[in-house]
Amino acid sequence: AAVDALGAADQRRRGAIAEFESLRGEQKGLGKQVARASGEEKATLLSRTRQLSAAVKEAEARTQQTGADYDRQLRALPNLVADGVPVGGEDDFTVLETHGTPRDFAAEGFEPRDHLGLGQLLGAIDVERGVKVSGSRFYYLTGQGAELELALTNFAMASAIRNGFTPIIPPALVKPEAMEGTGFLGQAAQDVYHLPDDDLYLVGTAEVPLAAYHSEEILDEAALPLRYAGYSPSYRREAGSYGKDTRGIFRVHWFDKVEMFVYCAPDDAEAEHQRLLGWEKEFLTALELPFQVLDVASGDLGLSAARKYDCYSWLPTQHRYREVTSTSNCTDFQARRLNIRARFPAGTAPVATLNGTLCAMTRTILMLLENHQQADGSVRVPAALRPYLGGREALTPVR
RNA sequence: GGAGGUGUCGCCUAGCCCGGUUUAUGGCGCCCGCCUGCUAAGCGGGUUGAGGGUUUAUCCCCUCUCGCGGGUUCAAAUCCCGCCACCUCCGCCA
Repeated sequence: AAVDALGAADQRRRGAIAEFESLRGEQKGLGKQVARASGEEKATLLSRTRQLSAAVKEAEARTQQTGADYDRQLRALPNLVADGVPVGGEDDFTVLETHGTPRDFAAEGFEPRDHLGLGQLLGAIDVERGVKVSGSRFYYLTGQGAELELALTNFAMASAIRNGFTPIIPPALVKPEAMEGTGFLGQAAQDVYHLPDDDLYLVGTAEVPLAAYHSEEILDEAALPLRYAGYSPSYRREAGSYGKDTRGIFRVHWFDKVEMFVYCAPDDAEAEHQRLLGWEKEFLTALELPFQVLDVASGDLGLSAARKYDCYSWLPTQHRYREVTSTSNCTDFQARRLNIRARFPAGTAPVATLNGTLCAMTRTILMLLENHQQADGSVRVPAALRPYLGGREALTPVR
């Protein structure tokens, strides 16, 4: 029904444009005659152009009205779900792959501590003072915790650069157009921080400034795919998640993240999505975390994604897999809204945009702590991360 | 935050005071051709971008486009208002 209404709105819009163009053409022609004419002839012409002017204004108003109408209806529609996506809600995902094996702590003879307990032992996470200073769902990373985030950041960025990404440090405050264009002011709007005095939004992910980076641009097809790795803070109000994941730093109002973002030809989007997933898997494997790959169900895709793969890592103290990364193929949904096109042989057309988490700091940190903990409360550093921690093989308790 | 200035088709630039033969001037660059042992120079032509129509190989037609958005007017690059960006100076500041 919405699509039919959209078609009708498009017809009205096109009709109004055609009428306006024809009237305007006539007016321009007469205008030239007026400029040349004089005396009585000029007076006659002027009276005609006066009438025409009113008609042109009316037609122009109708063009704007029908155009805005069409645009509003179009933007309310979510992206089309890709073929093969499992149908259903949040719990109807399909598990595509399982990598690694969760540790058997019982066999090792000790009860695993949760990430908050480990964080306190290591002097790495200070939630109490986070709450004191900023409120619930805020934290300080201290000492080895801060070092760990810096190491993860550098490791993630180095990996991305090696894979051909251009590193970017983008602004974390953006104008409404950037937020709207990426699809975050729709059903996700209640989860977004807004600064009313300046009409700026705090981004929930670097996806926003990275997508808006090329807004209103026409890209060179030969330059595609354009791959960017953005490092930025992410701010989320987490409205409607009261009482959910309240312990530790699993669900917080702010965290830092290295995000991959790609602009590519629409025909290449599906293959690129697999590549993004591949880099995510590679990263989690390098961190020696057991994880699963989920094909997210249609009802859980959000406004902009046509398909979404989540990676869920094993969280020992919860005895289940929890989300650590997510990659979405947004096809041309964001590109249309942000007016990002490329010159293709068949003409200029919107590109496809895709995004994928490379490393969300807080969740990665808590996964590392829980999965690599030792009986004495120390935490083994996976080999791939050691170069970024001065060669250290373990984080050790400070008390 | 305050005062002043600037914004023109890749780059530079004329036009704005005084609205209409402006289809936005000229130069540079770029493209095509001529000339020429080769190259350069010289000569001739082309060159804002976007959307749509028609063809779909080219061509052709229409609309929009002088930072953005309004307004005045029969008619706006040109007059008026608002906004944005940049520059200079002052203030403040990691």
